[in-house]
Amino acid sequence: MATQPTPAKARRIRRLPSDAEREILDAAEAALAERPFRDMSVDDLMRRTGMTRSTFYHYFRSLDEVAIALMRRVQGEMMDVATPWINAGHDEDPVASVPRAIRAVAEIYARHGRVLAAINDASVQHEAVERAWRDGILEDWIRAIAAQLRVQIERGVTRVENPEETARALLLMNTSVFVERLGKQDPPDPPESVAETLSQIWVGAIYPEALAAHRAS
Amino acid sequence: MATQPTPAKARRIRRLPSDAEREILDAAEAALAERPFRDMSVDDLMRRTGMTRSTFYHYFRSLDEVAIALMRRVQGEMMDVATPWINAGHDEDPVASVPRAIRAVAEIYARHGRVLAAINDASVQHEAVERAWRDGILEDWIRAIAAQLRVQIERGVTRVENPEETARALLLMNTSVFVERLGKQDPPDPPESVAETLSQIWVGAIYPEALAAHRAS
DNA sequence: CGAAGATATCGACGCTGTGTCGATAGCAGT
DNA sequence: ACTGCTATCGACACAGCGTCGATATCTTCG
Repeated sequence: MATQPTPAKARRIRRLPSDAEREILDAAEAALAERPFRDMSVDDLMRRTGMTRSTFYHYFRSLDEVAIALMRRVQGEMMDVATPWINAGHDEDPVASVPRAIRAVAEIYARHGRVLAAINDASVQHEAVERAWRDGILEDWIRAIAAQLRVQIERGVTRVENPEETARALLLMNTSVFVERLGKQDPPDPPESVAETLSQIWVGAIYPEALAAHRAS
Repeated sequence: MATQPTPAKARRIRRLPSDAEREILDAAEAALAERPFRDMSVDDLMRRTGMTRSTFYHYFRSLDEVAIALMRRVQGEMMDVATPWINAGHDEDPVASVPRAIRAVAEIYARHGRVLAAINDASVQHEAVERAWRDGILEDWIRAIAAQLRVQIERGVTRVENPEETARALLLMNTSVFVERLGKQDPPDPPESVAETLSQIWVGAIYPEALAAHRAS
């Protein structure tokens, strides 16, 4: 029964100093490359770093926060490659720039596929991640794309109805398809072919005449 | 320390006889109407039925199976309403039947939204559910729709390239949007407006000329 | 009608994973 | 050398899962 009041001989060894937070995030990426998010535990994660489980809680409140941190780590990169289309000037051919942006995003998924799939999973399993994704990132994208659509409507380049909802639907399509074909699947599809299919759907929805013309040729 | 070898006075009361399995599934539906799948526990679920937690395991191996059972319960209904388009005969206008099928499915999501969202969540959290959804139901749909697309290509009604991948992308779009707008959101969007947006995208991807003509008017 | 078997239900156990807490080792500044 | 500061640790309490053996009730059949 007697719990030793204080284990008098507890030999604690301090780890070499280093940026532990970053180390944990890296370990998380490594872990997610091997197994899906649902199979990752704090214990599992920390064993990779050589630190103990409790140390984890010094840096993160829970696995949610790790997922959110990873999310932000990739998010910037995504926006960057897509802005060429989002900010397309008057001189740019809007029909051609859609496939280019989609291809660029597909490339990123092809490289970070597992992590991005994991983030997606995490957003289902933890409310905090879900909010960060939906209300943070996703809504930003929708706004940006809807805005660009409205500009193009003004200019008579397209006649999409309901830019907001169209943008949302197309974006959700992209992430679902990317996660499925470039994140969870082994081996993943070639990103160009995935991008090609998605591009046709975007073009069909936004510039139907262009898609009709393209297919007629 | 001594665990009483057998609690001599354990008064066990048998529940009134009834179809327990169905009762559990109903309780699950009820629970999911209130909170997302991730917050449902066996304990929580069984307390609603008046039975104890261990009884659950007499009927199901885990919560996965409950999710799969619920999935099958709704799946039939979905296929039914969509077959009019999938089996569209020569006489039917293919362009008009797409929106009709989508509207019908949207109605189902509007009614069973919470449960369908829960199934979606479960498929992320449990491998078994994921397989049942992806390899079972989703692939069936893709095959059915791709087949119909191929028939229409033969007949020269459409020129879609890569029917399989197009079908997959459009389907994933629909489920994502339905889950988001009719399942998780409170209050949900009006199903007709969600269906309208999705329909335009489908038509744009499959019959771009029709969408162009529609918008020109 | 009463014994024998089947089965639905139960309480208790052991396990895994989470998050918290108080203790402390080693560093940084004085 | 003294005094914090903080990163790290081991131990704990708790929640949820899945299993097991016991048993109350129902069914069947002699």
